[in-house]
Amino acid sequence: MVSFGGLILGPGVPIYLQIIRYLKRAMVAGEVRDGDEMPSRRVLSSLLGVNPNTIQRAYRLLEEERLICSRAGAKSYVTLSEAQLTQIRRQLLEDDARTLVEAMKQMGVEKQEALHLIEELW
Amino acid sequence: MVSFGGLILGPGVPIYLQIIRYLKRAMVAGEVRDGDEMPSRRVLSSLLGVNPNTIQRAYRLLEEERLICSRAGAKSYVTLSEAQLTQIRRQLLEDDARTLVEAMKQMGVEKQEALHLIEELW
DNA sequence: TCAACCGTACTATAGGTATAATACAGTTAA
DNA sequence: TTAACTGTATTATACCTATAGTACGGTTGA
Repeated sequence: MVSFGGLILGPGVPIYLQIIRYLKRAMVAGEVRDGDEMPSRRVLSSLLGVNPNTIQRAYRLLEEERLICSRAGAKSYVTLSEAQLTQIRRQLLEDDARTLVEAMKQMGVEKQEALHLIEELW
Repeated sequence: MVSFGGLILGPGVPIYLQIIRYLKRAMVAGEVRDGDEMPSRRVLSSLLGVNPNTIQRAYRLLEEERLICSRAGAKSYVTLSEAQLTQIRRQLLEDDARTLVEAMKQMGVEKQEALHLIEELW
């Protein structure tokens, strides 16, 4: 069963996108694998303290990305191929790194200082 | 006159927050200094292609942070002390770096790989 | 069988963001 | 002086996000 115990919702980003992002990162980390069962909409909404409709929205988008599979009445489960995993990992890593690099460059921070900052913050 | 020529608006983040973030980063970069004139609400709204009310919202928040000063009828200008600049720089750098570190850790990426990723993306 | 789940769908409400269209008074420079 | 520009305020509309409540039928296991 996929666990969302480590997900802490924050402000600024839509909840349904935070759920999707959390699941994808867990996939990249190897904590979520192909075939894993997803918690039901109602269970996860209760666990996170958000509306079931919000969970449904996240699940619907994940379904459209072919990352989970749902059928009426039965539990949903993860459908994750190696190709999908590779693509997700590459995209998430590159997006996060690129965001930081752009921010640092806009602020005129030198590469060396940026690397040192990350190193000591790790 | 403060220039917003390098600001490209993107999706996902409220426009008024993107404007504030851009100005703060330009301050950290030394491109915006204390006493600099701000473009008028109407001029900037035309330049960025957004509603004047959206610009006003950004300016009002900047005014509340004491980063700009406005009086009815006259142009607005930047009010930036050294203490403010130091605090802004520290906060922006730490927030950006912390965001990346948290993301990488959630994905199980090693520090060495993260640093190498940023280095080659620079 | 059948009760307890499950996914799915729908309407209604509320707040935040952004736009559109005005309006008014203060400042500034020709 | 006065025309042009400035900051500021208001009302209305629209979309997105999130909540609340309800409902229907399919799946599953005791």
